[in-house]
Amino acid sequence: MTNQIKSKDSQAGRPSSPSTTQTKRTGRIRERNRELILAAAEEEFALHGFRGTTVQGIAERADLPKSNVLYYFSNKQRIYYALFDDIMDRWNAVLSEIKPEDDPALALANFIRAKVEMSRTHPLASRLFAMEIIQGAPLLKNHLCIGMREWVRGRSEVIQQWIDEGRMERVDPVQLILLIWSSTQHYADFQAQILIIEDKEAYVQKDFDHAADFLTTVILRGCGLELP
Amino acid sequence: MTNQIKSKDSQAGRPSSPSTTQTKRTGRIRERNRELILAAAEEEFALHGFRGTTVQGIAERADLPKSNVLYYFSNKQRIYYALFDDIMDRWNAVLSEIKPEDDPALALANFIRAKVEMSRTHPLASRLFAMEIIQGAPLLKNHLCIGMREWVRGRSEVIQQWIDEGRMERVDPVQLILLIWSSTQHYADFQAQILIIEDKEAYVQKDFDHAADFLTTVILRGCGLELP
DNA sequence: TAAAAACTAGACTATTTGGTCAGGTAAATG
DNA sequence: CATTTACCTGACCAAATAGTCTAGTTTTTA
Repeated sequence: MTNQIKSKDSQAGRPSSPSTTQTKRTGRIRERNRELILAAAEEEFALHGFRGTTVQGIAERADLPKSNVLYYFSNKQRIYYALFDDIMDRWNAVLSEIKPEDDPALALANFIRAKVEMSRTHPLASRLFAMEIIQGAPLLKNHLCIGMREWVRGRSEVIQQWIDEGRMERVDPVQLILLIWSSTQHYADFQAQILIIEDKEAYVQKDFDHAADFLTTVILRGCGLELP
Repeated sequence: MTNQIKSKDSQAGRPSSPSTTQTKRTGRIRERNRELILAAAEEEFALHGFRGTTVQGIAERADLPKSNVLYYFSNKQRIYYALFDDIMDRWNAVLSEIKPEDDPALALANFIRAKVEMSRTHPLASRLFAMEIIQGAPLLKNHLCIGMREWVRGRSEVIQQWIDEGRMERVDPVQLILLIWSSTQHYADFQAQILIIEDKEAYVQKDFDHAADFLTTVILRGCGLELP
């Protein structure tokens, strides 16, 4: 229940790790099973939250005996943490830098597209993250969000600079980031609701394109911007 | 696990209800305890989801013995349903009508304000709702969302009419509703994250005003609208 | 190929879970 | 004031839970 998160029960967890990271032949089984378990866990946690998820449920979805799951991850929390490690890695990879000399319209448009794309490719991760935050981020408060504060500050400074240079309308940069955040994330998180509203069975690629187009248009125009 | 939802274990649940709704003196205790339990349950469910919440936990938060909780609500699902009954009632009360002859800018601004206000006054309800949807709305799919489909269709028809009359930019009305929805809801649902980003302990009234102002400005301008 | 390391998995345990029940007390009512 | 009705609650139960342990099987390595 503390703030340690890089515990990585992963690469070299239980077994007496032989010297360094030797992923030659050893650990192939390990790798495969870890993937299986994490994939199953992602679904279970996104479906039932941390407390509502059972190790048994994860095991069944991964088609492994429970004891085997607990052989790879010594307890439920470790699985949860490992998931967020992966998610944050992916996250950091996607959140590209923006620089003061960039074109504001292009930069924001790219950001919106990247986030919508993320909703498309990793909806479970998005929901998992959302659930954790809604529940007050009891497990990740320190670790996860402090990094995010820095991240938001960095971007909003750039945006503020654009504003000061008269390259876009005067809007609160932090609010703008939150707006992009929430509106893009929504397609993953509230999928169930959107599908029902639009009377569909599942999303198709076109839906995401349409959403990204809409958001880009409205938000850019809302900031007094236009795509070149 | 079916689609019944108006089960209302409430007003006259277990005890052989005497004739009609006689809330003279009888049922005062009942009323009070129901409120206690529902308030506690709202917090527990919003914190842990349906499966993660325990009746014991609700009981403790309500400061009642578990058996007493189960005296008023015969099981966990009933409590959950009762909560959503209340939420949907409130919801329906807030979602005011919009008419083709209204001013688009004013109507949308009012809508945004009403939704931000809802995030302020009923954050737990918002989170509860969000969790249910994220998890795929297993319990409410039919009931809750079909009504919502009608609601969205009604509004989007009006918006479309505004567009056809050239009173605002051509934007997808359904997407617009989703945008307003997500961006306003976000303040309640992701409170934990926002507070950390903004380095605050709690929201104050000004924060909501500021958010509402921002969203109104950007979204209206994004639709080519201006407040009169 | 033999010893060591990594993996598999059933049996087991202590605790927690949702929910019942029976025997009570307090409150309304005739 | 008596009796019916509403309310309260501890004791109880079967099922599920997180996690351990041990005994075995496969894989790697020397």
